[in-house]
Amino acid sequence: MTATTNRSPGRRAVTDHGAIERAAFRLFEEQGFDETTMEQIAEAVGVGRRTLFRYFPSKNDIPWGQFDQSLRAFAAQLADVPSDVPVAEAVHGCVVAFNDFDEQSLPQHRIRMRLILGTPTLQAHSALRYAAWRGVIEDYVAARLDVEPDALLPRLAGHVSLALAVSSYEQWLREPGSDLTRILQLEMEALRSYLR
Amino acid sequence: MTATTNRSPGRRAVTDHGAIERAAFRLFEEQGFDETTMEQIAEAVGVGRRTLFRYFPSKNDIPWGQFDQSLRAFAAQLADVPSDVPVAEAVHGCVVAFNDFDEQSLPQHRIRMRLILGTPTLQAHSALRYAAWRGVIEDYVAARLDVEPDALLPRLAGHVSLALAVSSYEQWLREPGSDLTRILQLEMEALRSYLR
DNA sequence: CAGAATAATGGCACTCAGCGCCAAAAAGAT
DNA sequence: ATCTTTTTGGCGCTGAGTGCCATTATTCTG
Repeated sequence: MTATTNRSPGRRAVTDHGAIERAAFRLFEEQGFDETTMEQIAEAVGVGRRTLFRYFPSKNDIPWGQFDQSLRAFAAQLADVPSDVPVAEAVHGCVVAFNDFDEQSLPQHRIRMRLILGTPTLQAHSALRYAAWRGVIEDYVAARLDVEPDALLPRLAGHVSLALAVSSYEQWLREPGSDLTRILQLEMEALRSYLR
Repeated sequence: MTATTNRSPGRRAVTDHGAIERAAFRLFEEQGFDETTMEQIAEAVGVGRRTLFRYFPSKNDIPWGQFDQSLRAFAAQLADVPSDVPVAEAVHGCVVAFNDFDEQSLPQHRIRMRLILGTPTLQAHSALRYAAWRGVIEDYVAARLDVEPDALLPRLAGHVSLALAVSSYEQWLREPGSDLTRILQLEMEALRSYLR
């Protein structure tokens, strides 16, 4: 009886995204993002520099981890909202849910966001990730209103939701023990009253 | 009588920002932004590559031209608004004024913004310019409300104003003959009704 | 067990942005 | 003429990112 191996053939991967992320974050904390080279990260992981670029398309992508997967969950959550909920309410509710993390993953999330929002190089790169995030909202709003995703209102909803989210993260990072969910709600109310 | 020379001593500059911008834009149009090297721009201007970096801190900064000066005008315009005008109205009015261009400079402005908003590399870099633009709004709102510039409302006002502006530009670029001022007004109304 | 097939690794060499350094060029001032 | 000031641009380096490809590790098949 042969040992049933339900693995695909080929050499086993030497590392994974998580290990690279951990090594990289440690170096980023120690020396700063711009001062850390891919060479150093590769050495810390115990892997070749070339291999790093197979796991992350760029150094700037490391702090974002598995963002693409989160986006799929985000889209799924939006799709699950009953269609009798007003669009703006559906979007805002899912934005809040998207940024609701368990108690235990909060410290890491805070480090991640502090790095992303506090490093100019990463602020710039984030624009591309933000665009993908907005795309999810645009598609949902477009579907709900039966218009094109690049029409005025879907785009506006995407941009404004992002503005609110980023603004909330900045506020959250400024106050050590604060609650992100609460701040998101607070900012929405602030926006409404600001425009009145 | 000696010829009075009220110039400062030293070698005369061989080029200027305008000339570099024109040469660069022609190349960007012809081959695309990422495909154009600083080497090529230098050659087109008839200047050393090293010199280019004295005029623009990076290749990404070329499409933005003299944005810093515009920001000073933006801040001045905000400061001129009578204090009995509601804050949100003052901000929105100045955002509209900031993006009001003469008939003749419109075609070039359209080319510039199409390049910036249509090139991922530049979208990313723009985040840094946007931050400076938001800073002007934050400072104004903070002064008007007598709070810190990094407080919740000034930040939110900055982010939301930017969201509205970028969203408007995207809409403006989509419709060939459209009026940016009108679109900005339209988006503001759309935002109010969206949040209601 | 001996290949054959498959999949990940990582070295090598290259392009390009960006920067520090510094000598040369071009101008006014004495 | 010489000194001073300012811009230029060449040189050489670092570091991100990429294409190419031989090497290595693993499963599959006869």
